[in-house]
Amino acid sequence: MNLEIPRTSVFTFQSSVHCVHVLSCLDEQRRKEILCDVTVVVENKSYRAHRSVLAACSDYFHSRVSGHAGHGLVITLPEEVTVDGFEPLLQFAYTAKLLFTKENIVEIHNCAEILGFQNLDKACFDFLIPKFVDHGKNVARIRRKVCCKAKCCQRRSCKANCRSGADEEEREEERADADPPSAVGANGSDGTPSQSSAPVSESPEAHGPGCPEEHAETDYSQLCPKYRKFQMACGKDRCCLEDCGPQVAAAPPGPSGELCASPCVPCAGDEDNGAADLCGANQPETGGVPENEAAPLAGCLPCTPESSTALSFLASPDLSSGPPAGPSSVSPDCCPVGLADAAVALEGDEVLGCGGIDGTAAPPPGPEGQSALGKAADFHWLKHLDLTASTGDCPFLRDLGEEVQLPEFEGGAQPEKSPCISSVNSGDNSDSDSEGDSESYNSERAREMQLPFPVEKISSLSRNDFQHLLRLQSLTREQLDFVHDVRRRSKNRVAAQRCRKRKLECIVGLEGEIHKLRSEREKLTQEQAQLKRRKVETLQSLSELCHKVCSEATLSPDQLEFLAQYSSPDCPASVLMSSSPSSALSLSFSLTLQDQDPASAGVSADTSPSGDPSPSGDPSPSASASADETQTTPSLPTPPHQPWPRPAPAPPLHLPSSGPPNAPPQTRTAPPPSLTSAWMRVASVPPAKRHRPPRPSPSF
DNA sequence: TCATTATGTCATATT
DNA sequence: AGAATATGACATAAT
Repeated sequence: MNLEIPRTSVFTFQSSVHCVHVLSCLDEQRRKEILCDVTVVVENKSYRAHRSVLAACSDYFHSRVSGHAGHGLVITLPEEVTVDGFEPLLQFAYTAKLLFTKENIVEIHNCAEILGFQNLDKACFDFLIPKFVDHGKNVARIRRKVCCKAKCCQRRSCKANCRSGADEEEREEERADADPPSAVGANGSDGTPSQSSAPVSESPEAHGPGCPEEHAETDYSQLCPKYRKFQMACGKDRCCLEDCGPQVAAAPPGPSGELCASPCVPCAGDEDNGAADLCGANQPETGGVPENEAAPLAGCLPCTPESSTALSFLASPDLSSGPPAGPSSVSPDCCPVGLADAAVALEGDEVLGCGGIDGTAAPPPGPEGQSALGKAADFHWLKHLDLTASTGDCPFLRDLGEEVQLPEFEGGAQPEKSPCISSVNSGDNSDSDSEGDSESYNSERAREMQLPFPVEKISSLSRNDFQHLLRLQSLTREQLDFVHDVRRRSKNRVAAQRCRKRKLECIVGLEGEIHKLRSEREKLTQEQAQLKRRKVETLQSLSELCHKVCSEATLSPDQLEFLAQYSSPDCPASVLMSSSPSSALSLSFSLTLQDQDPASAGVSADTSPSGDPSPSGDPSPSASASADETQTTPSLPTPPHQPWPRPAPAPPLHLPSSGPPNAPPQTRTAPPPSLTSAWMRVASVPPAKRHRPPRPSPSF
């Protein structure tokens, strides 16, 4: 079990999906420096952030920002705090994820201590540090655990998944035969992992994108090349759920661990909920995976393209909410405590083995290794933590609902069934009974047929081994049929389990996608509404401005004409002159002016566009785009010898064809009456005489 | 008693 | 061509 420690690990400290989502949004704002109200200076670098977020996570920041108002707060951190240590913490504050490496974990820890990241300190470092520093290799066991979708897990899936790893189980069984019964009993019942149990989590897993927090890509297609339909339906990213496993599979309550003790759990990765990963206690049940189990495990390693692993804890909500309550901010009845305890327990008592800290498990190349850790199974190690809080007190456990039942017994002396098929749930023998019946039926049949080898080998052996076995044994036709039938059904059973698991994951992934898209839609809708509001406001102000100009100016027709010559197509006056009918701007003017002079409504007149070369003012559709452009980039060129405000040209006026080159060739067919009247009031110039100076108008 | 769920098995297609 | 695998469909048992 010399698995390497993941180069980079992620400690996910989440209180809920929603929380993480909020944090994610905050982090985005931080990166964009939106609403940032504090600047943190570390060494020679500065970081913009939100004081409330920092204060919520750090005692230090809480004390520093308290009593400070305004947005100009600059906090210079002590020199002991380094960039290397601070950046991950800052990221953690915003994402609840702590990205660390073996190299910088200590630095992060130091900074966390200085800055008073209590939650992190208690729930993470207390057990991570020792793992890295003293038992580095054990850290490798830290595996990502799955998100809070534990509820999605189906209790019974564990059994299925456990059985899905029948091959390994059966191998284990074989080994178990050689192992002292006590070993099996001890591990199996109390979920006490042995050293060798570590394997379970030793393979670092990639975090599938399916997980909100994790985005490591998993090329599912490589893992399951044949799984194309779901790939099509779910998409690559979703398929990664396989890895991050909001796993569907949940172990039934009780010492189900035994069945899940598959050494490939790491790969199976499936499941993993909650602290489950943390525990891994289930693995060991088989009395520890013998060293020779390393092979299958090693086979699973490739499943983890990325070296990062994550530890996910259901944490106290205070992470993102209020300021820390100090060292004791982690209330005793909150998960963190339990987790901290768990960490300690894991560290101090190898039996609890962290091997279970698994989570992401990419489907192994040959999915055989898949085994699911059920929710309850995953947590039954908690029993050993001697938590003062009951499951009802701990949100962490409470969330699991009644599905989570700590094992009733420690000894877990399994019934007559073989370890492989022993009941996962002491309280539910029905399933095991049926399965046991099936198994026993096969065994019985095998006996009747005088099969020269254990029936378990039929499905547990690899293809080559199996064929080799058949070659060595001269079986009768009947025996061969039986053997192949058993093997086929066994394989198909496992395949069906995988298939269903993927289906569920696909569903979960699609649900996540839906949620994501809905959020996106909501965001865009809000953005759209905001833009519309701003547009209206801009039009309003522009309208008011033009109206003011029109009403205050008392210019002669000559002056108007003169002004028109120098009016920019972008300026409000020009817009008025063009009086584009279809433009929102014109409509806005119309509304504004109409309100002021209702009587003038209906006094319509064809208004030639500002750039209309035709004196007759041939109607032409106006380009709303130009109007939009006008409103967004209004320019008010000051004509020589004529101060602003200048009167806008009257709608009926027909400007000369020598319009501005860049003036849109818009001719309104139905100019806003109010605008027209207003325009005429201000500039009573015969339409035919309105001329616009030659202007560069590409729209011509 | 009925609906739902979980699981195993078979048939078939695909790799 | 045969084995392994994926998956739809169905049956069965449990809830």
